[in-house]
Amino acid sequence: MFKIGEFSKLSKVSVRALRHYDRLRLLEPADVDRWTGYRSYSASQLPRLNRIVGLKEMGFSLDEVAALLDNDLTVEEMRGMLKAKRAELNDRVRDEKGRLARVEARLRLREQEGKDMPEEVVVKKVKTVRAATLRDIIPSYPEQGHLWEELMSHLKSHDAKYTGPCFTMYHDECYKESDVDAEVGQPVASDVPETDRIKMRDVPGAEQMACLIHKGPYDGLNAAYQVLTKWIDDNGYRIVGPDREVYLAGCASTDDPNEYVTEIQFPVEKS
Amino acid sequence: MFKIGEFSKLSKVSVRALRHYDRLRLLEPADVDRWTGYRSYSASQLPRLNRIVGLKEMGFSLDEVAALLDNDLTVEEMRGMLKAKRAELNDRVRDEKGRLARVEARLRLREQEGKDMPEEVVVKKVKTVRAATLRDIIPSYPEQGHLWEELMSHLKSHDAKYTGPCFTMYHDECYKESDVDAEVGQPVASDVPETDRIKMRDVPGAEQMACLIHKGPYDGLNAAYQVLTKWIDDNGYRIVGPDREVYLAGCASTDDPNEYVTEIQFPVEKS
DNA sequence: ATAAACCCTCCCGCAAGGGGAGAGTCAAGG
DNA sequence: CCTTGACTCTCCCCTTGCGGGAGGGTTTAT
Repeated sequence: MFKIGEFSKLSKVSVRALRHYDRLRLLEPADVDRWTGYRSYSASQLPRLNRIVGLKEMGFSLDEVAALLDNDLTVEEMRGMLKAKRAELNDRVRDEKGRLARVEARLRLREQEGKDMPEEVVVKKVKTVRAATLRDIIPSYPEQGHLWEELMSHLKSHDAKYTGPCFTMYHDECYKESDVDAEVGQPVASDVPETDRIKMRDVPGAEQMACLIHKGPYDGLNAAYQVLTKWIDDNGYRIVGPDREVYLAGCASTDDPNEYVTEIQFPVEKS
Repeated sequence: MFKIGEFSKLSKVSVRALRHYDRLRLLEPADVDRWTGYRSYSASQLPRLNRIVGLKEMGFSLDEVAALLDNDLTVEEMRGMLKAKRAELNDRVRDEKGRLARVEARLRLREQEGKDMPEEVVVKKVKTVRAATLRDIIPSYPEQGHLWEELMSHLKSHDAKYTGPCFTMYHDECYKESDVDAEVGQPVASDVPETDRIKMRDVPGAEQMACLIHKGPYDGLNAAYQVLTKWIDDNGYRIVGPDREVYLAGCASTDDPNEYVTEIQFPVEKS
């Protein structure tokens, strides 16, 4: 029989951890002195403790370890838990590798460009949204003002309530200098009457949307697009649908173009 | 200006997280109503929030994110933090892969053997220890009784205090059926006089010692050795020195050989 | 006017122990 | 016999990044 300190030295498990396992009823001392509360462990408890340590190092939580040790489960259940843990560990490895890829992409970008790059890409989920939209071919990207006027005057005349920022989707498969297939939209609380040009529709969301916020006048958007598409490539994603610009702060909320805030969104998947 | 709920929807960051970042002074609202305490965020705060999210997804803690955002550090410092994080992530990937390897080795073992295998291998650090030892060539593994008698009678006659369990080291490079080079030892509190056969020495520890506890009579040790050496191989380790048996509970503490507890230790390195 | 939907500030919980306070125990040396 | 130092005990707070909920105020739409 060993005192807790001796047992700790034998097993290389800290005294605190041993007391912790005692409280969790994971490894209770062979004997506890009624008067002093001193714990006594026997050498024959070392196998159990080693099992605990081994399972813990495989990534099992103490709760799982308790389940594995106490409920005498069948070989099949054991296999099941091992396989589940394997799947979990595979996921974790993938996640860590993803983080690593992000850090490395950032380092590479820093070496190539040498500049500070205050812009950040995030991948997030975007929900489907009900919006009034107007789709048309426009001569070039910046020339969408008349579409907005047409859409907004229609909405205003029907007293629509906005439920989110307005946006433009670009439906062309690839970059075009002219004859751009653009769709401007404004999420609304309830449907407004349609016209031959303005339609109500559910603009589909995406599980993974790579997003980049751009602050400043719209002539800086081109650079932002390049940063974002390069990021998507560098981080092992692939564009799987039409992109959109979301006007988080535009001419409706500020007069100073330097204060414009626009988010570029590309639906992506890991490739 | 957006209320916290709207800002949460725009950024896909939970209201609770936003409040959390506020308290950590990581992202304070553009304005807080003096009377109601309501937070107001502006669209131009989205880039900062996105930077927070992006850095967090690279694995930085919120403290580190704060450091990266607020102390306007030089490009060199930035590179340094990125490289440090890369190293950390590499370590984590390695660790997770190690866990995965353990789980898979266990699954494989389960399929091959089909039995329950209550024995657990752990890798731990073992310290150098001052001990009285006696080294000799013995005819076979089990025949070390006379060495123990010689050593123990010497120690007893000098009234030595034991500071740990006794052990045997096996110095042969490989397995031998006969003429085994064995060294029996007992850690003591202070040196005892040496003889021509009994010496005081520092028995070296090891950073990584693969250990397996065996409970029961000594004739079961062979099977334990096989389990342990197979584990060492399966988990990508390599034996780098002489192994030892540590007698945690032997004939001195119990009369029943079924209660004997012995630990087999092999110094190893990752290969 | 009132109900639904937001918003606020505490406070507790999580995993696996670490750190430390305050107090009791044990073994050896003088 | 007494003291001293090394152990041991329990209890409580701390860590990360929020989530859940209580209890109460505000806005907004009907």
